Parts: sequence; C-alpha cells; structure tokens
Amino acid sequence: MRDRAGAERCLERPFFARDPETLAADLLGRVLVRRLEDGTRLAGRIVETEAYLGVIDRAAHTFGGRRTARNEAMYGEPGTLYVYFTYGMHHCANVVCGRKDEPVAVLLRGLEPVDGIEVMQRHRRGARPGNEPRATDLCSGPAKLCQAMRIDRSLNHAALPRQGAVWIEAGRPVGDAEVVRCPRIGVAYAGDWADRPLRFLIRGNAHVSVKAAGDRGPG
DNA sequence: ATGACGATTTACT
DNA sequence: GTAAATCGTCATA
Repeated sequence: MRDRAGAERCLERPFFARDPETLAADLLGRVLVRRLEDGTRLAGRIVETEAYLGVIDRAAHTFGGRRTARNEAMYGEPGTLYVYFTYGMHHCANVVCGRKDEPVAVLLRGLEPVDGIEVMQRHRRGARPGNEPRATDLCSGPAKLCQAMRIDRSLNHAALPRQGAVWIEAGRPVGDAEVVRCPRIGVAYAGDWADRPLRFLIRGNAHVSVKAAGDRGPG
C-alpha cells in the first residue's frame, strides 16, 4: 500500500470514545503502528475487526460484568490497548472503546502489512530462513498479527493516543460499500450472540483471517 | 488445590 | 477435515 507517511496523524482519544460497532467499521483502513525498542517501525493497514459489546455480549470477556485481572484493561479509558493471552501460546489485541468503565472493545483480526515487512516475517512463528511466510499469512489472524508486530502482555493497558510503543494512524477510512459484515469467528459457545454480524472486513481483501461467505471481491 | 477451557494456529491425514 | 500444541485464568471446592 502507499499509505506511507511523512506526517501521519495519530488517532486521539475522542476517535475511540464511540460504540464498538461504529468503531470496528471505522478502524478499517486505519494503520496500526508499532515502534520497536531499536526504533524499527512496523505498520499494517487494518482490514478485519470484530466488535465485542460488553456486559450484554455472551462472547465478550466482560459478559455479565465480569471484571478480573485479565480483562481489567477493558474497563479503562477509550483508546486503551487490551492484550490477552490464550490457548497457552497466543496473544490477541483489542482497542478499548466506549466510555470509561463501559467494558466494550474491538478485536484486531487482520492487517495488510505496510512497513517493516521483513522484520514481521522474522517475528512469525514457523518462519525459517529461505521460507518466510507469504505476505497474506503474516497478519491474517488476531494472534498472527500480534506475533508479527511483537505485541504481547507488556503492551496491555498501553494508551494508543500517547503514541508510545504502539498507536493507530488515520490512514484512509473505507467507504460503506467496501465493508462486509458477517458473524464473528471462534465464538460458537456464545449462543445467539455467535450469529450476530459483528465482524467487519474490507471487501475482497486477501489479508483477512477467514474469507466471508458472500464476499465476491471488489465491486 | 483442582480441573476445564479457551475471541488460535499449525501440521497432519 | 481433524487434532495437537500448551498454559494462564477462572469457577468450583
């Protein structure tokens, strides 16, 4: 992509202070940026998200008002990063939104790599010299993108608007006609909530985790 | 203290 | 398509 940035704008708190469905759609086309300790810039265009609606949402970690050490970040200010560890080996990253103490968030599920692609390839598990993952396998999933961007629990509670080790730049938003809505992935346990169309992806994009039924590509 | 279970990925058959 | 990997977290006791 050509969202190369001389002076890209870092998204500020008010951008995140909205309901998760609206934010999940509006995050498409924005650019997640990671600054490593050595100054390396990693960046990817957000192509897939999911909204988690908090206390009413059976699929959410905060369903029923559950509040534990793990999900505490979801009760923080909008624009907080919520990183959790799952399956004994994977990290997933969420953008907390809504209002403070309203535990709603957007899960980041897919990125189209923009900057630092070779570094991301080295970060991905299973990467072997001479057999690096294809670009569409680098960040096509919530745990894959955390691996590639080196996002782990040390970044839980990070403030995205502060532009520290991780933030989101404005990029270029995606028009409604380019957005596909469908049910979320991996939440079959959530009863009725499993079928709600709370997953958002850019139509026809090759960097998504699971192709959506009915996504016939651009146009 | 214990046991069941993941907002997943990968390697097989 | 099916199954293994792998362990922190949380509900139950």
